[in-house]
Amino acid sequence: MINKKSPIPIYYQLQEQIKNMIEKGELKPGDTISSERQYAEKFKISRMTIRQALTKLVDEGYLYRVKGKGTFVAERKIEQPLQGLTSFTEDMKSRGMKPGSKPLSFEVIPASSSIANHLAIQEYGPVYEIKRIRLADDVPMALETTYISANLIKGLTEEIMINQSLYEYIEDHSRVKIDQAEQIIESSIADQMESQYLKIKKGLPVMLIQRKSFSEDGTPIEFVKSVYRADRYRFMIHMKR
Amino acid sequence: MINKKSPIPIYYQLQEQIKNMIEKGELKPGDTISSERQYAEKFKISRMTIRQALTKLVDEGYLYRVKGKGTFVAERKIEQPLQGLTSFTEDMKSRGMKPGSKPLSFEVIPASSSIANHLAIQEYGPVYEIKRIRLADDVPMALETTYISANLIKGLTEEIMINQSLYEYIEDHSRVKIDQAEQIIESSIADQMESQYLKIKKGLPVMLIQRKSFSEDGTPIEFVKSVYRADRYRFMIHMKR
DNA sequence: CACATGTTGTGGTATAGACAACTATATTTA
DNA sequence: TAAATATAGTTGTCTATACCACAACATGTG
Repeated sequence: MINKKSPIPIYYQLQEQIKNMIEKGELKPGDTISSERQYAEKFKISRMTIRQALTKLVDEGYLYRVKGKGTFVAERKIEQPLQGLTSFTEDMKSRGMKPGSKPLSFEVIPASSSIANHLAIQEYGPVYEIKRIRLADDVPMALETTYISANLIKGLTEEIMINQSLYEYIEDHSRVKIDQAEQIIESSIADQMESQYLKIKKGLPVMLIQRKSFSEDGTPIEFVKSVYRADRYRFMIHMKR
Repeated sequence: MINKKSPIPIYYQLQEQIKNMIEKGELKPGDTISSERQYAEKFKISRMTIRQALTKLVDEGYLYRVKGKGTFVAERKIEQPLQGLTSFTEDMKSRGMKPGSKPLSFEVIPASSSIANHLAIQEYGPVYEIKRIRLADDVPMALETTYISANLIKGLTEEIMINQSLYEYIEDHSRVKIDQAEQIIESSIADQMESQYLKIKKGLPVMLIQRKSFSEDGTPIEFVKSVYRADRYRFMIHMKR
């Protein structure tokens, strides 16, 4: 279970093991975990080292301690990636609607100066340009255009876009983790093309949403422009802390 | 400096002292703080106890450590209250505009069922209803109506509203700390009254923003309905982690 | 029976010391 | 001079121990 000779710190090994058990559901919210002294005994490790592992998990919200009683598994964190800035898919699910996506185009194009600027890459550098219609219960909800640097995320294909969450693909196939995002929301009026795709009348108000997502080190990962029909969509945000 | 006989834990005393020095500016970003052994020597405290204090501050983002070099004061956390959900005043300042406010009405009224529901109070319970025009560079930007339970925050007057930030007043005059918020943003069309106050043509698109703010324990504190003119306002959000 | 009192087990705080890993600087060596 | 080596100082990890405060349960006492 614990390898004392490993270069990986003991407290870290234990910490990850417990975290995994929680995430796999082997430990459920409300469960009591072994006491610090029991862990120390079981693994022949000093209690202070055990505490180092547990303290980290308490700080991260996986566990909570009660003096005199024990240490317990906390309620699962509902914390979505990006606290409240959910993907379209998750967003629609949480509203009780069936999310869908209809691809319009998938290309690798040279970055315009604006796109290059947003993604912090060289002008004319290769970027994926992905256009999609987003559906909720099969009704068009938004027109979405995504830009991602092709040098950063390689091997993206149209099929992946259809079958998998883009965020998942990025986290699985590269070392980057999307960690923060900037959004700009504004009201506008549907133009010819937009009204056509969204099946609304030209001139009706739409919500224009621009999202830029960044990795932990501040590198821009994706730049998304969406046009939502304002008559059917409300943008909801929940922010904590 | 450190009182070993105090019932307040030593690590906590040190932790708060360093935090204060950072917040007062006595320690500036980039500064090296004393090494762990120096603190231990100075206060005649075990190094492990010093580490307990510093580790907490590192986790909270006040400090960062570099192995072999020392422990440093981190860049100030730009973290606004509610990470990116700033008040109108702060919002406008950050856009380089002069924020202003023109009071329209200030009353204590019985809560309608909708308001009572939002604030989790009894129907017909007393609530402040505060209507204001929000100005940016003296140009009307939004029409804002705020509801706050009069039982929760007492002694609010119209003058306070004009001269002071509402958030500041609440945090100074009660034990509640605004900790999270829910916002709903939608597009709509200006009605007669709205167009009049905002000095735009009736029928032009506006952004309707509802904000509900909560304290740490989940009690709703305020409920705000704002109507922003869409031609001059863009809603920006920055979310971390 | 009801109440006080121990006893045991839990997390919370604190100590003193050890060695590892890393950085920077000074010193020695080729 | 340039490169290797030692040295001192830093944070990182870990141990073994001690005592405190709190919770739960058993036990004794009135």
